[in-house]
Amino acid sequence: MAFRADFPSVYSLYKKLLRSYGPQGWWPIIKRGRIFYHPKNYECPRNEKERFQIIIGALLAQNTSWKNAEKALLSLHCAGLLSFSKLRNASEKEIARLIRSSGYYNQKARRIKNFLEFYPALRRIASPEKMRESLLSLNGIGPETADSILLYAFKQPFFVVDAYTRRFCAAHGICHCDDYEQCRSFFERNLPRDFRIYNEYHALIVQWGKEQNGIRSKRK
DNA sequence: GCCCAGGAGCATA
DNA sequence: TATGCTCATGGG
Repeated sequence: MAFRADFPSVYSLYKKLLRSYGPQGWWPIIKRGRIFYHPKNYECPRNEKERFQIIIGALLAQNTSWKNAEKALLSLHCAGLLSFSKLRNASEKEIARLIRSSGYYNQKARRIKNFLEFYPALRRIASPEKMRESLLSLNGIGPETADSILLYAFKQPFFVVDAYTRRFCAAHGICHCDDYEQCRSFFERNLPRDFRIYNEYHALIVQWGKEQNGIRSKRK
């Protein structure tokens, strides 16, 4: 284990972030038409409906701010389409119209429809690794989206690497993460194998990244 | 008006 | 293997 010696530093960075930002309550869930965060509660999703929301949210959040993705998710919810059966019966055109605020709406609507076609078969896969392979084989699902789904919707310990994670690594000099899998494996080898920690750590890195954005825009 | 935001797929070299 | 282009809205 080449990086074993770094265990305290990666984990202590996590604890430091947690102390300064507090639990993030990620991934948020829609209830009664409102978005709810649930700090310190890692039980979500509690049911298939909440799980489904998280998956669609992960697809909508691709290359856009969470705020825009959230608007799109709420608009699907308000149209009564935020469930597998309702969305399965909706047309691609209708979905595209509703998710407009998340950007790339035609592409995302196509990807959602494609995903829904394979979802029942995907649910039958017992092994998390096999499920990851299947997710990655679907059009429009790359490593970050696959790991977000596995971690936040299925509570499986897969560390999510995104643009903020890469910046976080560079800023703290903790690893060279040009390659997605290398970076993921670095975090996974240097943290206790607990989906709650992966969940919170990623959310905290995002919070850190947003704060950095604020600092950068103030400098301009 | 410009730039960037929590990606992914495809073509091309 | 890696680099560039495309998809597109919304907010600062």
